[in-house]
Amino acid sequence: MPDPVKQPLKTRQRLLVAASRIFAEKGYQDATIAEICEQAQTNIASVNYHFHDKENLYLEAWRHAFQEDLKAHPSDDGLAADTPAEVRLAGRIKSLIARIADPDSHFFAIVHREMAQQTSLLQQIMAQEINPERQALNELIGELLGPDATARQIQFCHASIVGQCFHLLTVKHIRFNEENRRYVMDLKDADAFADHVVRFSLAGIAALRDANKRRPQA
Amino acid sequence: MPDPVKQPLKTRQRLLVAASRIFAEKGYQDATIAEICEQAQTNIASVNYHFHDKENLYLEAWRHAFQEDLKAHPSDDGLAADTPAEVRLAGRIKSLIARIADPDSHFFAIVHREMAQQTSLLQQIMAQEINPERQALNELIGELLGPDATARQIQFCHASIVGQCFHLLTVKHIRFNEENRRYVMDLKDADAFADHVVRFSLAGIAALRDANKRRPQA
DNA sequence: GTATATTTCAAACGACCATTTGAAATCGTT
DNA sequence: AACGATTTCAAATGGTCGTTTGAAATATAC
Repeated sequence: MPDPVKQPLKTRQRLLVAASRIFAEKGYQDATIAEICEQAQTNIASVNYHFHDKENLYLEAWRHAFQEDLKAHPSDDGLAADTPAEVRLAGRIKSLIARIADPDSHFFAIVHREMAQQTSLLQQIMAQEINPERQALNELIGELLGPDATARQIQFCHASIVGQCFHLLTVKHIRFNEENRRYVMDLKDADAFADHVVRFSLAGIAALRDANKRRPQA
Repeated sequence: MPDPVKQPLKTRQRLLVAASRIFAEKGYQDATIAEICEQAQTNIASVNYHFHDKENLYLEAWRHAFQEDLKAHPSDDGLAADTPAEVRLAGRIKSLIARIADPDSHFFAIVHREMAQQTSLLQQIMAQEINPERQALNELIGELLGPDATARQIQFCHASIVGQCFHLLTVKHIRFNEENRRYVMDLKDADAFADHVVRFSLAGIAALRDANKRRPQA
């Protein structure tokens, strides 16, 4: 029996790692099996052997990324129920941003790409996987908005928060240079940005709640 | 001389229209020349004849979309300088969201896709084209944040606002169905959402400004 | 140690698609 | 009407890339 310690990683595993990285980087079409296999240091035929075809490798890589990301950045569901809603919202936002900003986390990069696609390979699965998180966030928002909140207000606030977080994905790769100044949203800034999003969003929600109180059913 | 009225649209023009639509829908790789030409009701060779190759057609279609979108939704730069900053910000946000939400506006759909790409065909041109808008928005934000605002605060608020707006792009195509309820951000809601983004963002900015006043150079 | 199953690999295959070609059709001008 | 220029088109070409194949290598079991 070969020493399982000496062998760094099984081929199947190496393929998953390489695939999730490259699919996140280039998208389904632009990523070539040749490139993935080169990164994984294996032959192109191994994709067929271990995953049947490219599409299946894509799905498995996406699942793999989902699990790895959660392992690296567990969502802070462990908070006591009596924790103030503001704190719980902050926890959720920070966890989300951590998973988005970490260059080694690929799940949301793939999700982001898929969401832009009209006909997406992952759409049904994605909805199932992400809905619980969405639901929880919506309940928190409803709690913060108060009893007069309408469903649409909750929906809009959700979009506001998630939109801010996801924007990191698009901004990660971009470098604007105006004259000699550079606009760089560095990844080290992710934490600071998360704090900002928390404050910004809590203020936005509070304003809506106050307006509701002044004239309910707005 | 043929009656230019009877002839609906020149081939070159039809190609631009079809291309910007399909490129926005599927991205550069997934869009095939065959499909574009079918939509434009012309032969595939006409792409070579009118645009040399696919990449050039892509660039021209993108430019075309930019102009068309601005024609349909002029950015409200015409506001008097003494208009309150809040109103000017609202104008900018609404114009941006209109261009993003309109299903016949394709410029930002293409931009969005390109931003997600690590190595992008449009990156340099895009920066030039978009920087002015970014600059103007940043100045408005700085004005609203007050004299104690740091560059980073402005940067973060910019990201918050643009992030909210761009989120519409990803949400346009998505249909979540939990049980039998559907989560649909309909395009008719775009206006309402724009109003929401304005209120939400003004509240966020105001909160930061007040905090700065309380303890400057935070 | 031998046999069976699993995994790897180089090479070939085939589909898809951007691009080219050269001829036909159409247009613009005189 | 006739000529040259522009535009269209069907078909061919060539490259990329996902997939397959069958044999070699390696691991596993007896």
